[in-house]
Amino acid sequence: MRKTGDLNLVKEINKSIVLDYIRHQSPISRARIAELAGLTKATVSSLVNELIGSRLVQEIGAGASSGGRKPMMLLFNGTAGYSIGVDLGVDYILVVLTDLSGRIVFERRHAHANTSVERVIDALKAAIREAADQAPASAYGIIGIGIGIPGISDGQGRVLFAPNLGWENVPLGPAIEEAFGVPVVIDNEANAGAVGELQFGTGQAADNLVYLSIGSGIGTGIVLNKELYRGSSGFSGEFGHTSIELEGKPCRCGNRGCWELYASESALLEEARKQLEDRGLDVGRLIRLAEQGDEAAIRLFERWGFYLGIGIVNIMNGINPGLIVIGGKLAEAEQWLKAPLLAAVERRSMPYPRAGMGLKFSGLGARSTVLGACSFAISKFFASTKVLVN
Amino acid sequence: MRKTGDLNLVKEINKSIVLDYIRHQSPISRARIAELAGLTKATVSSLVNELIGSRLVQEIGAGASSGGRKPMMLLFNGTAGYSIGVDLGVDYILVVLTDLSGRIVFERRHAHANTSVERVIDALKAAIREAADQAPASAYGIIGIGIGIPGISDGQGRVLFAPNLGWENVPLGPAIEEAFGVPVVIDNEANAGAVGELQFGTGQAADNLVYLSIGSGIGTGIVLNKELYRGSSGFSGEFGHTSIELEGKPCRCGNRGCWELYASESALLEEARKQLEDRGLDVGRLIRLAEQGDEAAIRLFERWGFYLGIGIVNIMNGINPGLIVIGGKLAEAEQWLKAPLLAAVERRSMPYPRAGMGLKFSGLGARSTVLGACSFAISKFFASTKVLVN
DNA sequence: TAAGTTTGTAAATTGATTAAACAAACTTAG
DNA sequence: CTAAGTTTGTTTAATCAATTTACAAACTTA
Repeated sequence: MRKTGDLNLVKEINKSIVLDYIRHQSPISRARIAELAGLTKATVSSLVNELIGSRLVQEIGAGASSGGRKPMMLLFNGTAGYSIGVDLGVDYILVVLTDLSGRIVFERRHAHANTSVERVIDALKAAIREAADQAPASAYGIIGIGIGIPGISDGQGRVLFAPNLGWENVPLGPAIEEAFGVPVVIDNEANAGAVGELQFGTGQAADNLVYLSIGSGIGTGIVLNKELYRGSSGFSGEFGHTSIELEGKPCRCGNRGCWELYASESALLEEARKQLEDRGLDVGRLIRLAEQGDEAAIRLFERWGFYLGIGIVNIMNGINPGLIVIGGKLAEAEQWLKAPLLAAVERRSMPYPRAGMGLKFSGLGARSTVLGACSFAISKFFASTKVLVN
Repeated sequence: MRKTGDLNLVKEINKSIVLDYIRHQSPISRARIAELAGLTKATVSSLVNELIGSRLVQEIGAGASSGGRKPMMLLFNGTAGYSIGVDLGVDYILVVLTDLSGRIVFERRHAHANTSVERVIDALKAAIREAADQAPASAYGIIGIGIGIPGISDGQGRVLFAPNLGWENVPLGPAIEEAFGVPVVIDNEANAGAVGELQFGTGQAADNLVYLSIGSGIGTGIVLNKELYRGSSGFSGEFGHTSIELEGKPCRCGNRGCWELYASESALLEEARKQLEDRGLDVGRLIRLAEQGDEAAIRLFERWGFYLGIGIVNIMNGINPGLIVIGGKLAEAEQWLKAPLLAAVERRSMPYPRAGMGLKFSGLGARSTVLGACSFAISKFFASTKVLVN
């Protein structure tokens, strides 16, 4: 049964248009919204007044006149509610509390040992509880919780498969939902990162973007037409497991020559530890070596940039997103990676689509995923007609 | 200025829901539509009567009763208008005339020499004129023309770049539009093929599909959420130019080891001609050799299937469409390709997403592109509110 | 000070959906 | 063969969000 049209739908559409203008172009007046949106002043006035009634919008006083009555300026009331975002890593839990504008109010990173599913869920609950307790009093309170996981989930909050956690078929969403009594959204960590960059980071102007989460593997989050693309089986896309070497190294996924075997952080470190004969080497140390002018370290970054470039060209040619955002710990090494990466891309991509393409390092750094998780919760809050109808 | 909600929008939405039921589930009664769509009987009745008024729907008499008054069955009137689809190849022009249901009424394949842009456009006009003259009298006449081209176009009907035709910046759409006075849609041949399969072929049940057009190169058309994905610069995606061999053969696109250098028809023929020492060899001949049990020919197909499989696994892992449709001349070789292809896919893909994936050879064969082109024209006709409002 | 602008609200109108009622057409149980 | 119940499709009145038109208030500018 497809969604049919009725007066409620009309109002919902228009109210969300009006709210979007106030969210993204504030301070703004009723008259200006009417002009921009193509609605009449009367309609906008009525909808704005309802939004004020539901505490999502505030009047902040008169603005400058342009030759007539002064406009009453409107502001989105970000503090009408709070959202909790969680980035569940293999050995850490990063939690933030944000208001409805995505402004971070509280942030905490916990270590976790991943001894059992129950322990992790308990740790998650404690971390979420701590964040929730920091939320100031507000009209709607905690409106939802978003969680980014290193694995895949179905649409109902169940973690289907998270190899690096050793999880299979864990009903994480329902567990958290039951504990806190608010809607919970679970999605892949790279998907969350992509949405984080779209809403609050480097990708705010983009329609289509691919977010690369580079760590022990390479995860990809794909946003098309401003919407997260989740793929047909919830398994939205893993460019990390596309082969760039026909008969390359075998990968645990069954394929050979997967991109992440060459361009992930783990791949870099493995090679670096071998070459530099240092078994405890990490990326920070490698960066310091490069800064000191160590030739071998610099060559390693150059090689890594090259491998990254290969896969990025494949993504550019394959789905031509307007923007590719490189995220994760990698952003720290931007200085050493950028030049060889751009060189590889330049050398191997077609001039035409490249011209319209952006390639940027994440501005949100390690926060892309948590902020994306918050955005899931906030979007769900606004989508649940609760606020927008009546 | 975003599209706002008003009464027209509501009606447009509901009318198109009703029309879709009649198009895809006919014969169907008003009462049944109301039940399925979640609209009231009164609303459906009113909308259906307007659709009958605009000649898009017909009553075909009473159906079987289920214990009450007999329902009046409704049928989509496919012959209320006709659409022309064109597949412009490097050396041929394939034209079809279809009714609004996509039923082919007339079809003709012409050869063309590609001596100059003007000559080709003249040949196109003549071919279209011939098809248009075959259209029976109807309520709306020729409602539009769709053209699939071996290149990329902007949204305004301009051919930006078609290397194999030697075209750059040709205003094909406006030229045809001026000559025939109906809307013209131009898009890439693989994009058209993808839409053809979605609307009339193997992909009718799919939400997401990738269509592979395998010829001298490999073109890909991507459909996501039932909509053609056009990419950020109109350059919607060319998986043919993703590298599957890091330091493989150089490609004219600037990259190395592009998939189409291994898995295109040209790549097969090049290798086959070398191995079999037959410079005039074509695919038909190779198939016949394989049918006669020629070991070398069979091995060539096996190798080709393997290369195809590599790229298909990359697409599966990269964007996880629900369905991949293999199209073009290739379908003829299905018998020899299928086994090695499936073996490669089976061996190298992850069990989880593979389970939900379909991999099929085109049912429309060489007609995917023309029918997709027709579908462009038909969709544009229905989208132009002309029919749906008032 | 008067004229013109701009903002935001109010009142009347429009039009599509819905809910409720109903007539017509049909099946089925007795 | 009749009466009761079902199903279909239309009619009528009510609802409600947007629009159109009008207008008062607040402001700038000549």
